[in-house]
Amino acid sequence: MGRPTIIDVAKAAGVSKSTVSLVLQKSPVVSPKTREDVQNAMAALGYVYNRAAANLRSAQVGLIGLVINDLRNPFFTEFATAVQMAISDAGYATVLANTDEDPALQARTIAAMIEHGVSGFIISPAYGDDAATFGPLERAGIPALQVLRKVSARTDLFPFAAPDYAEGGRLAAQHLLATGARRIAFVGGIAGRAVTAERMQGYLEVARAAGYDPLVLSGRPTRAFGRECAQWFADHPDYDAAVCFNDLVALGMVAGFARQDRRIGRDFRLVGFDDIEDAAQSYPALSSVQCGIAQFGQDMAAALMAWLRDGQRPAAETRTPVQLIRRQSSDRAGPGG
Amino acid sequence: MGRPTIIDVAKAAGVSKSTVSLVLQKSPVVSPKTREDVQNAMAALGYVYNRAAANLRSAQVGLIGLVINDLRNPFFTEFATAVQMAISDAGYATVLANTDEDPALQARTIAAMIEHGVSGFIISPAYGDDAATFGPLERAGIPALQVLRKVSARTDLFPFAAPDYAEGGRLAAQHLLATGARRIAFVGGIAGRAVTAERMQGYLEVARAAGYDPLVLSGRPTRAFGRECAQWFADHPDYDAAVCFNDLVALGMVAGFARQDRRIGRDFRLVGFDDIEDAAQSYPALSSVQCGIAQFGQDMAAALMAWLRDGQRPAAETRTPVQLIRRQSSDRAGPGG
DNA sequence: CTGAAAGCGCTTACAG
DNA sequence: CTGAAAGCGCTTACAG
Repeated sequence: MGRPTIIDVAKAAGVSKSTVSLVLQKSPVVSPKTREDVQNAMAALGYVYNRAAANLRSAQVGLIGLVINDLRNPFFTEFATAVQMAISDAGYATVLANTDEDPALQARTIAAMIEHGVSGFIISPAYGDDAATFGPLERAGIPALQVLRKVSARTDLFPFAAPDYAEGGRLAAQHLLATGARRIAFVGGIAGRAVTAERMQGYLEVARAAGYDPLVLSGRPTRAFGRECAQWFADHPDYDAAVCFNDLVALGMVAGFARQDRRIGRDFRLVGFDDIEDAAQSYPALSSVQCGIAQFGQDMAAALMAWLRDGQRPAAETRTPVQLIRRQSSDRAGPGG
Repeated sequence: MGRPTIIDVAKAAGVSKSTVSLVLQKSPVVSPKTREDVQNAMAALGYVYNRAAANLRSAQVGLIGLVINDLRNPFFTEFATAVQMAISDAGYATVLANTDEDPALQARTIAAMIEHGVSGFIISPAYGDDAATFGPLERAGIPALQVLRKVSARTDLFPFAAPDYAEGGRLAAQHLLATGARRIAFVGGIAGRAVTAERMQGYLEVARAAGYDPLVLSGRPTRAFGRECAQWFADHPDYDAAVCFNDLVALGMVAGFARQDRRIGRDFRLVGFDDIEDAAQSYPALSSVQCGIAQFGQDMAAALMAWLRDGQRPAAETRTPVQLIRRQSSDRAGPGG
């Protein structure tokens, strides 16, 4: 006969289904005795609340969609877990999905969430076909934040927030210059993407001001790419420093340099980006641009909650401050110094 | 007036709501002209399908709950993404949640998913109060797999599957012995947990057979703990090898050793566990016990699908094969050799 | 091929 | 404090 319903519970407890519903909602209006009878009946029957049915009548589902382009990257993992916890504290449930940088999968995922009645979205989008993703969101009129990457230009509809990448890149490049680097490269990041451009921008300014042509090694934001690049630098000793697109690339370079004679920190200075947990744990410890990603996640959750509850749509574009964390990898004295 | 419903669409298209429903279900019975009228009306009104309402009548929700104890650990991240993709290919949607090793959060998360009508679960559980988590699952009668960790003893209800950790530990310890290690330690893993015991077991056998007391440095499965332990080994040069609880600990040790005179691979041999992506990228590259976690994730997804669709409950306990991957960290010749 | 009616499991006024 | 009725947005037989 399938799962028991409130009608079954009502029969077993000898009350009406309205009364069962009131017990379910913890209404103070039900007498303790009745409440207990109903609860016993529910336990005896193995009653399971059907939230979909309840929501049908009473609007709000209390579900937030959290859609992430690459959950295997620790930067995004940390962001996602921070958001999820903040949302949980606010009394909402999170539906988390990884789109693996696939815009088609992202569009399918979001369409499914919309149909399931998700109340709001926080999206770190994959690059690619944005109409397939943001079109349905616009039509459904569901509040959605795009974070970390701006893919839809309609920030009036989909407010955008991200750390101030450009400032981070500037801090990194200037720091390397100040500690005596003569020739700096920029390593990693897919060419043509906004995030890459922003993180690179400060470096380009510094290189131009120093009077040499910038050198950019574009590539995937992975350890593997960083390792490859370390090999390249072995053959180009005129470079003595690099700003990396992210910490994964930088950590790959650390691993790659470990097999060469040149030592990171002493002979070659390196700054990463994101300040993921591993940055402080590597040897030499990696200097990095800290984006305060956990705090950023909490802020995004709070912003979406305010939008949902009080109708306060966030500003079209928000940039949050970043900070350079200096560690051994960019320290003239080098490891142990 | 809130979101348009099929009634609004029906009015706009000049048909009955049944016809709209048939169009929604792509029924071949509707004439092309009518279908087009209805679709135009839906587009004009910005109609959004309400899946919750549909499911109310027609049972299956097509949602799988994927509940993970620590999504920040790359081993679990890789597992989760593999499962999610396999489930997506099977035409189901995944609801992914991170419980951050908190059994209370896990219980709340799963209860919420049950109420939302999730059809089945794959759970890598947090240690702790299992009644709060598995009680509601049992009452609801929803198929649920526990994977990677056995927390509920009721494997008849909640089939358990994991890589053969004990065999992996044995392979690692025997490999170190065979390559000439004289005194081996076991590093990392919380004491008292089943996974720790299993991964340690082979090591204990080898140590006993070699005639020395086993040395176990228990601790959190993190890079930070591995780094600490590297310091300890600096003061205890009689040890020349270690099996680590997982790759994070081992990579922490690699970083810790990098600042000492002793070299991993040459003076000290190291084997990790899980073979996460970073293992191959570190320097020296890390030997590790490969659990084939992506394949394992696909298998778990397939097992749950078979259970849901054909009622085939998996065996109470499944162990999947593991494999030792030999790299520089346990190679006598050492890095570069 | 299309329409009128009942029902999915709840909640929500409204009586009593 | 409790019950009878209507309704949430769909699907599902069943007529026509």
